[in-house]
Amino acid sequence: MVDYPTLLQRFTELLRNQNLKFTRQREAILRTLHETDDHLSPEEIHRLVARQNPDLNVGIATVYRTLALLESAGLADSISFGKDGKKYEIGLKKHHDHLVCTECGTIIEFTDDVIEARQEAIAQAHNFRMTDHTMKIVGLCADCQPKA
Amino acid sequence: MVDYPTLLQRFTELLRNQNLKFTRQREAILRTLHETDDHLSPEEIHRLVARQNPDLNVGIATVYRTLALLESAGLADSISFGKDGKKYEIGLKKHHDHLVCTECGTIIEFTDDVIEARQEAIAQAHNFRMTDHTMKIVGLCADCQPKA
DNA sequence: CTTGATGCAAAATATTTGCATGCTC
DNA sequence: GAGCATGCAAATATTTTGCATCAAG
Repeated sequence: MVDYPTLLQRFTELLRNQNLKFTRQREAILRTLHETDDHLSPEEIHRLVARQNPDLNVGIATVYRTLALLESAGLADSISFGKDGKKYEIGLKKHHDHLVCTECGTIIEFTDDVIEARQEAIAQAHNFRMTDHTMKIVGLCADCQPKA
Repeated sequence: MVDYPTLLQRFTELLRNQNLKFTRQREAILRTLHETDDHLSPEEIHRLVARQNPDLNVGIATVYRTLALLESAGLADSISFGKDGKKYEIGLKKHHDHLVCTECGTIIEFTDDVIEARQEAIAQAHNFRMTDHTMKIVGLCADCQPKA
């Protein structure tokens, strides 16, 4: 996991480069994403930020706007699972993929060098300039499998 | 690609098993998905079905209901990326993954045995019973890359 | 005939946008 | 002070649902 100071620095640089402003709302959203270190929907993020910053009165629109900003800058990633809509997590983690349990919704992250390398090779073979990739394995986690 | 008679047979079996009815609307949607052999949003599917079946007057709600039915039965798969929302394609293809161009939206399908095998191994390592998996590589396709 | 399916429109969600005001820089 | 950001509410967009009617089995 990236440490917060580093993340914050990347964020302020990004803002400066684009002549955007560093606001308490934006920082609160970034911090919440970092602290939670989990996959959150925009509404969940909004609720958490509002709870942790009762004085700010953050609007849902700002959450959407900030998430879009963070995502386009690579500081946040989104992933969507079926009906549950789009969820965000902090970016700058080591690249990883996901195992998703269809029963309980648990998300497990993993990394696999063989797959990483293979993805790069495939992108090249198709003349793609890869900017990102995601892999998702869905199934039943150990706890949710019917006992043999 | 699966041939249509086979697909249709699977569909009728599915309907029979669940005491559901075989309607012209449902068939029209299945056929459109099969003929197009591409990734379509619910609205696109609705438009195509309506155009090809002017006599049916298919409602968007029926498209959503049918897509959900097809997806849960494995006869259709959905994939979502970025702002463009969820898109559907016919199921029963050989398993494949996707390369998505973020610029023009082009979707290229590919298969890779190394990755397939690896996914299986990873699921086992986490005690997951894998029911499905998807991989998506996003980037810029050959046409959309800035010319060196 | 019986029961599920459909179309329509309304409802429920989700996301985006316009605008007056407030805050960074 | 200038200009971007915010909150709010309205506008859109996307899906789902209730219900009377229709049609498959």
